[in-house]
Amino acid sequence: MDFYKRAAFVCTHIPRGKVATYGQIALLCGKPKNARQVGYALGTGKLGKNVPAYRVVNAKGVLSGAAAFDTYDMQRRLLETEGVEIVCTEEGFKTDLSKYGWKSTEEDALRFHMEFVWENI
DNA sequence: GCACTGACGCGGG
DNA sequence: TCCCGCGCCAGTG
Repeated sequence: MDFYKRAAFVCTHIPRGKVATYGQIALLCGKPKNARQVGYALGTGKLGKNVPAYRVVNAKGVLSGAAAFDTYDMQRRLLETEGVEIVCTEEGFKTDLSKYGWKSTEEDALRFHMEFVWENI
């Protein structure tokens, strides 16, 4: 499925110091309903190793905490290194999407689509 | 081919 | 505003 290729492509283009949501990635891939597949792909590592999966959180801004990383706090440290503030809650580590959320637009989606097609000529 | 599962999201109560 | 329930769809057994 090229959906996964697109997901990988989008993830690698998440701006430094920002985080994106699963639904957002799915939307940028042209499949708004496939948020779960994004999480699945990231978890199983089907997107490749160089994909910054730690920049992807759920709609609430909470780090899923799934075992896609060597250690649990590794994801937190990586984000803090990029300047993303992490809050400790009962649900787990949380980010402020209003501050660090990646604001993508339809224009961005179109640009990503074009770049993706260009890469796969 | 069927049924269950999951790093999710949204709408109704 | 918070919580619960349903919808979604590719992978896997």
